[in-house]
Amino acid sequence: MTDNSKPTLDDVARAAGVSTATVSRCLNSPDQVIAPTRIRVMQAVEALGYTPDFGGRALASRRTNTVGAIIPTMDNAIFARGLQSFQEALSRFGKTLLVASSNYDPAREREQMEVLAGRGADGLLLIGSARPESSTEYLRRRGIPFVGAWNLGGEDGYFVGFDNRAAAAQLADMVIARGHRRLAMIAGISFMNDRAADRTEGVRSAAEAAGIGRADLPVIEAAYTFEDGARAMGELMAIRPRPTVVMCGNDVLAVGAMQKARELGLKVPGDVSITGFDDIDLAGVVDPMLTTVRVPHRRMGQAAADMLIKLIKKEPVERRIEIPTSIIERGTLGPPRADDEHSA
Amino acid sequence: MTDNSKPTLDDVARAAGVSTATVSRCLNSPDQVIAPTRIRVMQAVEALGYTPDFGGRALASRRTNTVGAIIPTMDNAIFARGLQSFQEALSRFGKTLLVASSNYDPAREREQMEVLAGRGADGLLLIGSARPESSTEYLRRRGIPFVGAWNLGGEDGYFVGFDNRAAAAQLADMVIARGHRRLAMIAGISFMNDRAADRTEGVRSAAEAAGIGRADLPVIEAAYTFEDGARAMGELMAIRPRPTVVMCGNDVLAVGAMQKARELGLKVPGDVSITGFDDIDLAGVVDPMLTTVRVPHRRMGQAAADMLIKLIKKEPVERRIEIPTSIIERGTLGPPRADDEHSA
DNA sequence: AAATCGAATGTAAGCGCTTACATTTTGATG
DNA sequence: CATCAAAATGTAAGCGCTTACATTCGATTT
Repeated sequence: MTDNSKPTLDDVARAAGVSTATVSRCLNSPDQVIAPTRIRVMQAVEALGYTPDFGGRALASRRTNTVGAIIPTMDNAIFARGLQSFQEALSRFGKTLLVASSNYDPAREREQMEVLAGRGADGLLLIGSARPESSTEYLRRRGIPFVGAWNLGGEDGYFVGFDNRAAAAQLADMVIARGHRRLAMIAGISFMNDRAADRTEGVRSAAEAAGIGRADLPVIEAAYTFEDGARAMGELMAIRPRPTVVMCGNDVLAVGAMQKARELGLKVPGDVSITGFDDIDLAGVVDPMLTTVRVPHRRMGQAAADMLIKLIKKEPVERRIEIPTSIIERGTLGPPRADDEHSA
Repeated sequence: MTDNSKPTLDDVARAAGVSTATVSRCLNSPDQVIAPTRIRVMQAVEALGYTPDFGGRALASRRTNTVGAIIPTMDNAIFARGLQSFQEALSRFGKTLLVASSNYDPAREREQMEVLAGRGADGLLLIGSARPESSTEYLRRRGIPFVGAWNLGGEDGYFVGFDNRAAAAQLADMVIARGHRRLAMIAGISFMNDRAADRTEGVRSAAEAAGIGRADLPVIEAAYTFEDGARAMGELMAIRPRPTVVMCGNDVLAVGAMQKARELGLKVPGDVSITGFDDIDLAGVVDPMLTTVRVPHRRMGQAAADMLIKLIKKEPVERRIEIPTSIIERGTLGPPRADDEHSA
């Protein structure tokens, strides 16, 4: 009852009066064992509270049925959501997911790669494609397949994601079509974050195409928190002439900006319009509701799992799957104020 | 360069011209190895892209430096936050955290216990104390220490948390002091969730103490989503006479309720007051800001890590650490409407 | 009843690593 | 320079498991 140490296969075998091989078979391919024996073994397992040791199993079988994911942060609802479906899809294939976070730091991402590799991950889910060559080289050397998600990557590698640049540009086009000429942007930190960089680029290119000068598109980078969004908004609203719309790198920043606008006594969208990106739950909760870009996280997680599984099985896969995004028009985007419109 | 399979200790040893023992020592206690040798070994490690195999290591050393956490869901910001600091605190002790989720299902929680035990977790963080005896018995049998967080548990076991009941009661007292007599509650699903149950109980007892009848405290249980909160709010607002305040089991439900109120054309707190619980970021973002109970997640995560580490080291520990909560008064709680007040 | 064969079970060799113990090397000392 | 303890390194025995191969056992066929 209170043996201090955990039972092993041997203990079970002894208790059931069979060999360890038979116990192992009961656990892994029960139909190879005749019923009476199997029952005896299972009772022993139950009685001893035996759980197979993963390490031993992995070592002997050279399989782990584990895949890893390294995400920048757990703090962002969008990753949580996508990961959830990734996880669900994986478990349908009997795979376990190990999650690690990099905190947007490439060195830490690399560390986590090693940890997950050491734990026997058969494949890895990574976010985006901005990372040192040495990191991907490491994975390749160890023969660990990986897929990038949340964007579409470069020439090589496997990706399930969407075109951040195009989606941002499309939203910017709509903003401009509403009559805005003095835009501003609160972007995510672009260092080693291709999603943030692409979104900024998208807005910039749309602005440029519309003949809007660099000076009429101030961009401030901010960490993905309400506070930083609010702070950036403060700076932007101090600019004269004031931007008529603030496009944000994601919804969290946008909500921070809305908060700041309220604080400053600016009506949204009356005095200033705001847009987000991601369409997390939050976007539907604020008042007015946020105009944003919807990213189908669940579908992305699912597709990423399928792709990774195929890669692990060495089945043929297409190199990149593009998930379509859509613009969700809600309350925070309006036309510029009449006096603003003509002062442009 | 492109050997198909991952390098082992043996490969490194051969490459460096030393024994496996020396390589192992280089990795685990470098100061036992003289500098020139160590450098040679490290170069080989680097050149081969070697990462130690966790399974082998765990097997041989009978240590994993891993602790596990089983949380109900990753989808709730509050757990994410607490876990983050738990993780940080652990890594200061060189421990790795493995996270699993139970989806509020005791059977699944038990499964995950076995998975984590199989992976060699030295200790476990669990949420709350409501679970079948057989689950805790399993852990005890295997000698895996565990601490419950987010509440204070029963007679035995180790806990780091707060008194959900008392905190809820305190908030209810304040609500009643403001003049409300017709309360309502949107509670979390109480099945196998002591936090939800305790919060409901707290409100009930405060109401009872104030002489408020059961009929003047309708309670609807709802899953922790905006939608379910909104749905419950819809039902509560159909009651006549209408409750003047809706106390919610957490902030997510409260925000859902606020959304619904807006939809119904009810002013908060003018027509109906709303309170939350947890004080997640969201609470400061809605308009008006949410009156809620602040739970110091970070401190709790930290304290839980300390306790678990001590338990693992078999150092003496106090059985329960209570983390104080506080009430955050913001905009969603006002007095009842004048006409309501006198109709009670 | 002997021969045959497939199903059930057992035997034992590792999987990659750590570590107690044995051996060699080093450098200080007489 | 021989001596010897301490430091550095090597040897080899497992850790708990899977699995190829060997063995045993019954049932079926002749």
